[in-house]
Amino acid sequence: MTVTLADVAARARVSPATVSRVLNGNYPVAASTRERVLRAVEELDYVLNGPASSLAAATSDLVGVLVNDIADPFFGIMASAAQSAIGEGGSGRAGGEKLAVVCNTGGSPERELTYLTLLQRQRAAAVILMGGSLEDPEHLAATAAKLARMAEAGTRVVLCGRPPVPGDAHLAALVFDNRAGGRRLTEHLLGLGHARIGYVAGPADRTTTRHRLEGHREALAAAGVAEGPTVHGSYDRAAGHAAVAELLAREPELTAIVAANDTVALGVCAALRERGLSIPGDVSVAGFDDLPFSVDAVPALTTVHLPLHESGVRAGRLAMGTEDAPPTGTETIPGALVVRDSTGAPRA
Amino acid sequence: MTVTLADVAARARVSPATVSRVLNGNYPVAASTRERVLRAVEELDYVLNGPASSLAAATSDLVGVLVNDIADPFFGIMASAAQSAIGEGGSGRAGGEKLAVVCNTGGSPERELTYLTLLQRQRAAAVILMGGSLEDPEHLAATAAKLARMAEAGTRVVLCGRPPVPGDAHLAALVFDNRAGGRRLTEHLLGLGHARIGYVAGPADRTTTRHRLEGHREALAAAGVAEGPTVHGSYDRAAGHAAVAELLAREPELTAIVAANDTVALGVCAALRERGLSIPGDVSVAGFDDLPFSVDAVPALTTVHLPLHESGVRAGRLAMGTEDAPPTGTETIPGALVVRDSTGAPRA
DNA sequence: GCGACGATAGAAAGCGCTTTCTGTCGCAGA
DNA sequence: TCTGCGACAGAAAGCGCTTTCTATCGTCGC
Repeated sequence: MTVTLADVAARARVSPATVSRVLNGNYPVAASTRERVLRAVEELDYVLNGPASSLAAATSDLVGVLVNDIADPFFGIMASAAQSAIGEGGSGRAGGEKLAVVCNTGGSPERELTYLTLLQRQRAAAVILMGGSLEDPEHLAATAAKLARMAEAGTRVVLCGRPPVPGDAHLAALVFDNRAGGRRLTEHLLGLGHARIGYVAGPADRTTTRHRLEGHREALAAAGVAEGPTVHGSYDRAAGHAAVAELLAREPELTAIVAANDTVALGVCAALRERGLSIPGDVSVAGFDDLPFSVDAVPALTTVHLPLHESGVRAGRLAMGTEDAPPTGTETIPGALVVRDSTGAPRA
Repeated sequence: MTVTLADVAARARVSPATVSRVLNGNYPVAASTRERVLRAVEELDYVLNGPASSLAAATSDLVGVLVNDIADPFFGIMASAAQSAIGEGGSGRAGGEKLAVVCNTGGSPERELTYLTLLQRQRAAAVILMGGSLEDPEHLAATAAKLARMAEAGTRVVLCGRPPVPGDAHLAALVFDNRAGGRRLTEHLLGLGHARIGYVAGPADRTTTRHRLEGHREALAAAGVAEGPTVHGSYDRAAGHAAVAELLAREPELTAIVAANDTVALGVCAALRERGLSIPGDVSVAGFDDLPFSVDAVPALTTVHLPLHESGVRAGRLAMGTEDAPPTGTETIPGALVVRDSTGAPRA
């Protein structure tokens, strides 16, 4: 039926062992023999049986990349970068590259766990978890335990944009300094003279949401400015759009709005415009992440630039073992304030 | 070392065969036995060995989703939709769901083939190819041959947003009517009175690019209007931004620009603004796809709406076998013209 | 009360590869 | 000329699961 390694061996008049060695290239094989085998592979159009190979070798070429929302460019960019780093990373076993696969958890803890189990089943070579996680203690513990078990079984685990919890402490982690970014953004607004600042936060109980919000509050506290209204929502445009009405209802004198991220900021801008408010004339708006479209937005978005691509690449390299993990395990990646046109001094 | 099925069997005082049957739930097992086994699984924290399972059963739970650019929401939305349909689709073998994994080809034919081989190695249950392909005859033939072989080996193959080539004729395919969409868009512009229309196309030799462009030309021809300048580039914002200068150089009297897609359109708008041209006052701009950000763009983009989410879901169901393939194999999905603020009548 | 049948469960033969353990052969060194 | 070693290749033992083929047992029909 299907062509097996034994068929190739027969055709090349060598033993299956030799064929395997040629294919995996990790054992000396005479050039002439190698060529004979390769020719047979070619002629028979042989494709290695992955499961059989993984079973015998007790590892696979799979690298899992878990993201919260694949339709969000924030994750798309990081995942894409990681995937290219993994591909470039040279050959895995079986003469091939690693198969980087991205799994969309939709931010659901259950799906995250399901995917981890599936990857564990497949004896994945590595797994990268991207993006903040839910801060539910039970979930965190379950995930940490599973990751620990996978790591123990030889799977390399990398966190990217996700802070390690105590149980994860030994894993390689790249974390964005969301708190400092949030602080800087608000300081910028404060510096312009804003004193009534609304905040559209992401889903409560998410690490990213909390850190950004904390940074915001730190800046406010340091400046002795009272906190404005805050509303929580998802990380999409609709959330930003919907939040404006509530923010304005709670604080009609608002002169600035900080959004959970750039996508949310876009929704905020749209809602503001619908109400006839100009940006930044009437209300300044700031985002976070600096996604590709942010520079083209009208007005161009003031935001915090995160090196998404670079981080994704590094995560990929860490997963491949091409790059050493940061000494302490965790590395904090700073964001850079990017001031554009969507923020300005409040009207006197 | 690791817990195996035999360990579970020993603990539950049954044979390995019974444990397997409990886990796969496709054979009658007495309730009491089943429960004993399940308890042992629980206590031992057993995780099925995927490769071993796939090897013995000759199939796996993997479903591959190939996309051209994972960082592009166009693909993100479809992939996400497909993935959820696949997840919802109930249990695969081994009491688990299918593992939908998305693979980023970056539009490269080589990587596409590499991923297909890897998926073939893994004996994937299904594979979905999303997005247009390169129109290189050699590549097309190689891909078609590989897909045919995979289909023959039991892998379900689905095309989504990608026209089947002769060799693919038997595969289930969902294809967007890019030609009609392109035609309608240009008809809209023509109807407004535009007669000098520039076109920013995607990469040449891509099916999507060609079909959209052909639709554009059809409309022009039908109206007896001369074709304006066309420039080719990638499907990103930078391409749109860069194209404007050339378009304007070749036809200074331009009153409208059609972009390859919404992302490109955004770049076009930005470049136009930088030159002090107003939209649609000086130049009308139209996109394609209707991505989420398009409605928030300023001005809101006139575009062709493609049911990305719905198509992704259907592709997922086709891959799961939950939904029947269209009778002829290929189904054409129409796009809907959405007129917003970025197009208007040209200045007299 | 006997043979038969349905419901369960076990035995065992692989699935297709990797890899350790053994050779075999040719040649350098003594 | 003989020993020893390096280079290469084969034999064979699994890897951990699925599944067919069998065996057992309680029960039902007559």
